[in-house]
Amino acid sequence: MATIKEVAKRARVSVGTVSNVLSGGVPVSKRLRERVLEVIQQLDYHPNQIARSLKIRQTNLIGLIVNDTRNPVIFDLLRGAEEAAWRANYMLIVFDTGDKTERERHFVSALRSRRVDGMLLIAAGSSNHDHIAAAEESGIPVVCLERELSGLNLDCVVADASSAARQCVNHLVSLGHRRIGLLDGDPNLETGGRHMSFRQTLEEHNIPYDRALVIHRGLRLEDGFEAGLELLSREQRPTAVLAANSLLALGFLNAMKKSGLTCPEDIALIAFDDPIFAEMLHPSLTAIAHPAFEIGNQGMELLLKRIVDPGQRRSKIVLGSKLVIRESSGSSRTRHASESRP
Amino acid sequence: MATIKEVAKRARVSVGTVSNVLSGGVPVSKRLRERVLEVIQQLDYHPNQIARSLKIRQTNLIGLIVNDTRNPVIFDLLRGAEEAAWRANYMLIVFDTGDKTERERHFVSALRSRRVDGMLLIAAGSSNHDHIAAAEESGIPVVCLERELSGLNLDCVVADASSAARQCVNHLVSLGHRRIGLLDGDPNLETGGRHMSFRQTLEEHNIPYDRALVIHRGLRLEDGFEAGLELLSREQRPTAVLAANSLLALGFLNAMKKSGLTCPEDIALIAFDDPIFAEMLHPSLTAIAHPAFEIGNQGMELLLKRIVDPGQRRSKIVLGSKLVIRESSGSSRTRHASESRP
DNA sequence: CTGAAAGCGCTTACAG
DNA sequence: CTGAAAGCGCTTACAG
Repeated sequence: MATIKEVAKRARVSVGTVSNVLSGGVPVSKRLRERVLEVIQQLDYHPNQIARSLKIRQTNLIGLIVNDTRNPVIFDLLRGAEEAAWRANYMLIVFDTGDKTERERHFVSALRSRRVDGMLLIAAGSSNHDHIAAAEESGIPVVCLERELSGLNLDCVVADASSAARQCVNHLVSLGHRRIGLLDGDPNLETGGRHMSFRQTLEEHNIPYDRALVIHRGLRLEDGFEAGLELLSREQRPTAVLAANSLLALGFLNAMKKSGLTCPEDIALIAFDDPIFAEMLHPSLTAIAHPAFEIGNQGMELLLKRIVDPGQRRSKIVLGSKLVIRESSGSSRTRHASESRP
Repeated sequence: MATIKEVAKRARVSVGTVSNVLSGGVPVSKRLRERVLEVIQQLDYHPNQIARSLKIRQTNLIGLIVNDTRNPVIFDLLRGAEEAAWRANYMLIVFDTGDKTERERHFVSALRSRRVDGMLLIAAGSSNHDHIAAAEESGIPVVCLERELSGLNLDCVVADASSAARQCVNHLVSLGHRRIGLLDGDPNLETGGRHMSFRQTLEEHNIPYDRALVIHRGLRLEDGFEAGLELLSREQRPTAVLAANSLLALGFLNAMKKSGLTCPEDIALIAFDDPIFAEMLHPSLTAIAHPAFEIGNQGMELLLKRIVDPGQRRSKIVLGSKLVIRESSGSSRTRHASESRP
């Protein structure tokens, strides 16, 4: 692989001059520039970005650490991040922690060794975020996506889970539901107050909050299935359920099927994100239109801004969500008998 | 950010010694080693991998270039690749070309500048792969995934599309279909002979191949929709359709809906991959279980092997696929009238 | 075992 | 404009 030295030799100029025609910072006479460019062509020279990074202390690399690529909306987020990165000439190193803190810790450390210019993070569910704090303090900017890390004061961009929860509860209550379940993720992670808002909105409707109808588990399909079976085994099972994401919703649907129940007749269902296939499910999924692309996109923008200006104030961007009503919430049907229970 | 020099100074040893305790290659006395390790702890020292890469000419970075992250199976593939990379201490730089050759060309070039140790590639649809050939010749190994690049003799791992096509056609013919459509991707890409096998299997059943029922377009949902409308407007429309992936299938389902047609009653449908939601669609999707995880996983293994031994023979790995029969192919229903046409 | 030194391929003041 | 040279932070023969 050709080096700048070889290019310089063949073009009969100094390496500095080659560097100057490449970077365009310092002007180079037309004659030399053309000579250099021609040699670069001939040699199919690709400047060694590693050497460059070492020198200028900048890698144009961003680490993107996500918690679960099984969740289809993650891809929208990735695409959003990539789009912003592309425009700024950055590249993405991507990881999936599978929500395991040890893996996250390992990746963050590896990313620090690689001197990425910044990190985008969907934190794994865990109460210990020392490694994130350490990374920040060492000078590498990190912006949190989807989940806010309590106590860390980082840039973050999240969806408005409070508003989302409120919209869901209002919708379900308006359909006559009073026993509403919630399948949520790790309670240690701030997700914009989904749980809190859920509870509060219920109480505004004078519906007592029933702790037994809330299950905090993972966010995978299997978690939805297991939590679903658990919820369905309650003596007073819910007549409607909110699932923190569509994967949980799919899992819950499986649990219902296994229990011989149908949706929405027996139990209505709403998910907190809206993947491409939601409309084609059976029943089609009432869902919150989750702004995953925007979260990735604005997260990256925010990160790039902080890289340029590390001193700027921390910001928290909250993106609106809106309810897309389809069949699974049963809105078009009359409520069935179980609704009229006390 | 601490450097090896600072660590050496504080531990009162040479930088070479620090390097030796880090790498473990050259033995270091227990006394010095412990002193060094302690300082590393204190300083929260993260060895600069950039400098290391420059010196040892190895980045432990792999470029993964995919054609469309909208396709949910891509994520399985990514996870497969990541799993193998993780075990070998490699990291992934990920790109989405959106099937645009200019983007692919740009990324390949950027990746060469970054001196990645190898590339995993789902090629964009295009007949010109000079940039890939150039990368290979310059000494960076690339293995092709999902699509074989004709004329390039690269390592590749693909699903057995021939067998898949054969299984689909056999299944549909056994249900009485004789007018079978195919929604495929770019014809310039070898996908293991899906199209060819489709045609051949039809002919084995003495069913004339009808060029008008085959549409080569992109692989996105929109492509499925548009190609679907086109197909449905044929004077003799098909009674069954094969879609090259589930995104196309979703698009086609949309086209059917828009045309007032239902699946499988009016037209049966099979997709060539099997995403997590296939079972929950309405109708549930008969599909080929596409080994995406394995393709990513074995692709990465193959790449790592070639990195270690650049001289080894090129291999082509073909992974089996098998048909998962659900509702959309209409297997459980009796065929309707249109079937009995000549 | 340990240290001093060269070198990986760039960029960037600094002289001219 | 152009070139010679120092230096980014490591690794690795080479002496001792």
